[in-house]
Amino acid sequence: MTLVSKPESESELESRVLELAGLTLSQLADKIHWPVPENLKHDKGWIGQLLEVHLGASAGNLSEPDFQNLGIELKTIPLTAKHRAKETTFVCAVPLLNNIGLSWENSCVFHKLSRVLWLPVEAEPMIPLGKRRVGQGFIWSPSVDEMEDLKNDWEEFMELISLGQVETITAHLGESLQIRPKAANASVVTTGIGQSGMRKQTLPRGFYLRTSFTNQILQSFLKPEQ
DNA sequence: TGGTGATCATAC
DNA sequence: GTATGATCACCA
Repeated sequence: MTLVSKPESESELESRVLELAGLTLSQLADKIHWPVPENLKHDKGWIGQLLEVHLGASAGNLSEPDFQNLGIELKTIPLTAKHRAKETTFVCAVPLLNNIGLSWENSCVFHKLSRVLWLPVEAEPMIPLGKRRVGQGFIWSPSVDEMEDLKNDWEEFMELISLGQVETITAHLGESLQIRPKAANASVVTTGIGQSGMRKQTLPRGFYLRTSFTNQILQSFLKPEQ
């Protein structure tokens, strides 16, 4: 398997991203001798990991950006036939404990989204996995407005959680962000804050970007306003 | 058919 | 269990 070195600059990373545009997942898998699964049912992270290898991402499963030296996080965007985001984007786990006084600027959402390499990939079920093509990726940071929307949602969520209201949060809440379960299954538990302020076992949850939010990012990339 | 709640693989 | 990577699957 060919080892791809880590990119030393954003421009080097961007040039690698351009080389991936238009290639199929089979082409990329063949290059590093990875088998292509029939579907993603049991390999949900396969595309993300495939692209990490090809771009020289280095963090593995550490709590670090994919490109540590550049401070850039890699996120794939599954695309519908209309080139819209098909799925929400997982950001990070929701801190359910010890979150008193946690500021937006110190939050995992802020850090994860400060600089992101978005890499669109065809995701129509009709297209066999190996024939799906990688789109044109781009490096992004939140605009002032986007940052404000994210912050507002995050602060609303964290207030509810610190008040022991985590069980009342559904995925309907939030404009740009949402909170949904993030666990192997519904029986997994972690420690959170209960209604009385005492610790209580509850389902682990994660912050996700709504598809409406990632679609706006895609649009602003396709139609940059001057 | 899209969005919400549930789930899958793997390393440690 | 928590971190990484996400998509599945059902129901309104």
